[in-house]
Amino acid sequence: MKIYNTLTRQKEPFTPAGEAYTIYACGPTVYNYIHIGNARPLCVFDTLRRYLEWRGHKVIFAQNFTDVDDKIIKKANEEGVSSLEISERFIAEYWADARGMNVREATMHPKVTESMPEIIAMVQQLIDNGHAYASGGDVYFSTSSFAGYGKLSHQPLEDLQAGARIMAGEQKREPMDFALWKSAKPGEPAWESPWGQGRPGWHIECSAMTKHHLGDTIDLHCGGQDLIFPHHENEIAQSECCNGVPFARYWMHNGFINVDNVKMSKSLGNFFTVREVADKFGYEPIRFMMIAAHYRSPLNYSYDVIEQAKAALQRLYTCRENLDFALQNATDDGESLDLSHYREAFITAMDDDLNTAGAMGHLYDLVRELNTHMNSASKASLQAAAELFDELTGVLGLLYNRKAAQADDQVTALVAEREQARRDKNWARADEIRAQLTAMGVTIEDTPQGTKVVISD
RNA sequence: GGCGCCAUAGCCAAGUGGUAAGGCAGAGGUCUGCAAAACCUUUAUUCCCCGGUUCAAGUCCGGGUGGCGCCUCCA
Repeated sequence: MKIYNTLTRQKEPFTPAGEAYTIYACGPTVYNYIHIGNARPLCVFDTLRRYLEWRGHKVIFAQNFTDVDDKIIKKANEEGVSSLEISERFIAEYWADARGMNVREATMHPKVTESMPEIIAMVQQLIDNGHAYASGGDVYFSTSSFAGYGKLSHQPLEDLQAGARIMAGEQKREPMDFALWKSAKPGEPAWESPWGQGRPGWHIECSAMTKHHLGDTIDLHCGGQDLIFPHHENEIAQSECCNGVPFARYWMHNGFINVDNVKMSKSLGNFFTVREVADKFGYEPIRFMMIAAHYRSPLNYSYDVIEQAKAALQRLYTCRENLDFALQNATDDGESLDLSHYREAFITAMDDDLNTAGAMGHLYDLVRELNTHMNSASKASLQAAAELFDELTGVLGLLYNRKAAQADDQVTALVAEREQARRDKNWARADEIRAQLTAMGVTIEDTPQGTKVVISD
């Protein structure tokens, strides 16, 4: 497949250097529920991973939890609890949301608190080879020591410097230098280091975890566009100065979620957590929304968009249900369907920089063809269709809430009684039973092939 | 100021220079006791505007207009 590489600003063939794709995604800082902006990279890169694996590749996927951070400390102080309690709470909440959106667990989820030896070793290495300096209990990276600084954001160091300044309490030499290690302040979690008690700066954790878990050069590093500078730029600087080899071969960055065409942010108050959206609309429409547009485009969140996602999803569910229903009556001598071109088209779209929106278009083309031939196709064709349908929706991570519930005796009896009432043209009784079943969460549809029963919870 | 992105129907959205996918919503029809679902037809002579290149441009080039992002914590 081809992906758009932020480093080169063009689409490039995406191949692994070794046997498996090594991928690192920047994970959340766990100080609160994740918001729908966080959900986008989760869904997008989970889809990338599913796709690569579906195509037969091995993928080693690492995603960190930032569990040492100013915002966590602030929250902990507000609540009068430990930072650890905050981070553990919101890691648990993260899992609830991730599961809800059908985002698979990564191969590993390293945490900062569990990576201190690697982080300290890396900082020490950078000091030893002249790219970092200790200063008053802090350690800073010297940006001017790295000629490649700015290559990801495509900005020369001088231009980046425009807005930079040295904040009070910082001990750095140059405005663009950034902290690798911060000396401990009272009331903050701290770890022992060669430079005294302290904690890591934000950027070093990703470099250290990547090196430790995936190696010196990884295939792909991904995250949101706002991480390009300074976070990813700094990761490159740290890792390449430490390891002496390129850090990541490819970089992918997803676009933002906007609200009223403006980037979602806390300061503007146009902020939605995954949890609150899921409570209103369910988790699955969120995932659908995330992959219904190309991952690099901005995506405007609104009531209409999420409602449309729900309705679009329903078409997929109905098709899949009808497939199961049709299979009950299908015979061997029905029409045979050739569906291979849908798979090919789907792959072509996904191969083109993860064009999930285009791929979805082909999925819906498949839906139309299946709907058209639902009652005339052979059993073998329908079985193959169901398999293909499940494969493609599975790659996109959709339709995971589908439950093939079986009708219990009570439902079966009611359906049978209603059938008899219909034969007797006792419409009042038939409708009464249908209402009763609806109240039980059982949907009844009369078709020429019999009564279709759908059980939801 | 530096570096970028975006503009396709009422809404969402794809689109490799070759004659506008798909979804949602709407209208008409078929089927149907009703309902639901599905199917068929229909909804952009046109892709923000103006030039240019080309046999051919939504797609390439130039210039506008409008919107947004990064350069400071941020997915």
